[in-house]
Amino acid sequence: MAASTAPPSGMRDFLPEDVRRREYVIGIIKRVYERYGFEPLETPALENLETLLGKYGEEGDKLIFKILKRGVHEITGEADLALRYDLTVPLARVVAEYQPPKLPRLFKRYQIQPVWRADRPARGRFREFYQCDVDSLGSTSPIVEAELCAAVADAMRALGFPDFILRLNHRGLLAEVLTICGVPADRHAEVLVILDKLDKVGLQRVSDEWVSKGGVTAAALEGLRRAFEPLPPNVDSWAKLEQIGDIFKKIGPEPSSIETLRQIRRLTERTAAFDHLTFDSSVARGLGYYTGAIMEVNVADLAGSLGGGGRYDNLVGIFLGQQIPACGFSLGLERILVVMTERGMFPPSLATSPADVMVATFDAAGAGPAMRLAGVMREAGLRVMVYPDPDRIGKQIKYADGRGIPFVAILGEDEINAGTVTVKNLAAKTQQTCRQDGAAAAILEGLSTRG
RNA sequence: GCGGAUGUAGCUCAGGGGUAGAGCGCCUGACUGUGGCUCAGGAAGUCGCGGGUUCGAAGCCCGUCAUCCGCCCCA
Repeated sequence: MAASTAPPSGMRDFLPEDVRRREYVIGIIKRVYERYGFEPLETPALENLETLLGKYGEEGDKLIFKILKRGVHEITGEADLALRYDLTVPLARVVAEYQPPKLPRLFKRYQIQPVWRADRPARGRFREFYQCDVDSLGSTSPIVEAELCAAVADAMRALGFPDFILRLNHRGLLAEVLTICGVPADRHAEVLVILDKLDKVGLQRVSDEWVSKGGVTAAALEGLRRAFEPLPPNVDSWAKLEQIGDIFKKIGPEPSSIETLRQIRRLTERTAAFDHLTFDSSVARGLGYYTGAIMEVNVADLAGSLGGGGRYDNLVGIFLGQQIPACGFSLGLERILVVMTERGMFPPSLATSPADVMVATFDAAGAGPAMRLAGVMREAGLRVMVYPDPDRIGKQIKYADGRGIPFVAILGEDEINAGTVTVKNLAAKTQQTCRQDGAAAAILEGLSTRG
């Protein structure tokens, strides 16, 4: 059998049209993050395996792509390197590795790079995919959370999403709720993983799984169902937070996590995030390293989230020995692209033509003048390609038309002798012969009136 | 990891034991300095791969791989 030319399963080639769409989205996100004072960072595709192991929970470890050691270990299967699984753990490593003045005491960075997971591919899920991360390190202030929410909301709006929701919750609050419901601490992780599916499968199935897989007792289940039942449509989610607070106050002090969530909300009041921010007791997040506020961004027409994040105050400490508080958010580029493509959210100006004008010639004698004319038009700001072969002129025009190139500049013997060029407008089916130094202006004029 | 479907020309797909097909695309010409329309012609497939049944397999049987859709998990 001929070797398959398809890329590896779950990975993709990005053809020119794909790249333009991706760069459009990435450009918008970068510009928004820069406006908030985040700085760019890039890290290697590979990390030492030890750096990654144990940071993502039990499931996470299995999904890490491992790289075999060279030499005899290719037979034993021993691995020492791995493809990065996310951008957060490499960030924590970087922050542990470089201290001031190489990195500031308060470090705000964004990072848009691919990550790899040995997952089963599905719609909107790949084995190689881009994340757009933004994180703040060095402060425990809820201003950090509020600013991240604002930046993410700003980015979403700049991309053209009017309808997303930012769901906010707190790992500390979840732990307290589970505890007063009588779920033992060593069961928390399992119960939370099941809870995370609530908006997809509903309370009944979550309850069933809590009992069958989470080992939740009948007594505990009663409390859990009350704490996590979905809100009726027009109930204010923040009233639910107060409700939970009231329950705690009956039996003791209110957990500090509740006040933290209130503060985050208040701090977003004058930001792009406020109208989108809801409290949702069922947001749990799969990753193991979160310690405080957690959040997710969702739209109605995509099961699963467009992105998520939270506070992880202990992760840097694992590498450094000394705690550095941190909080971040990750937008999933692929999922954003899926939804934007389905909704037709890309501007027409992304239309895929490789050039504004193609220079067509008849024979080798035209090559020099064609190159010279192309150069002049490029200096005028046009995107210009020179058709390289002496094909029939009809074939050349057909090529330009097929590629969506709007103008063809024809340089034949007559034009070369007269110092002119025939500029053909393919869409309008018109053409005019003008002086070569006037061609660029004529084309720019034609482009601007095309809309 | 489990269930279901599909693999035939570059693309979309028909054909269900007896010479490998269509539409679109591509190439050539009618039209040797002008694209979309028309007409005439042309190239192109070890029918996913391996084995079996048969005088004969793209088709039937077994295996295998790949892709897609559900379940599960995540960005």
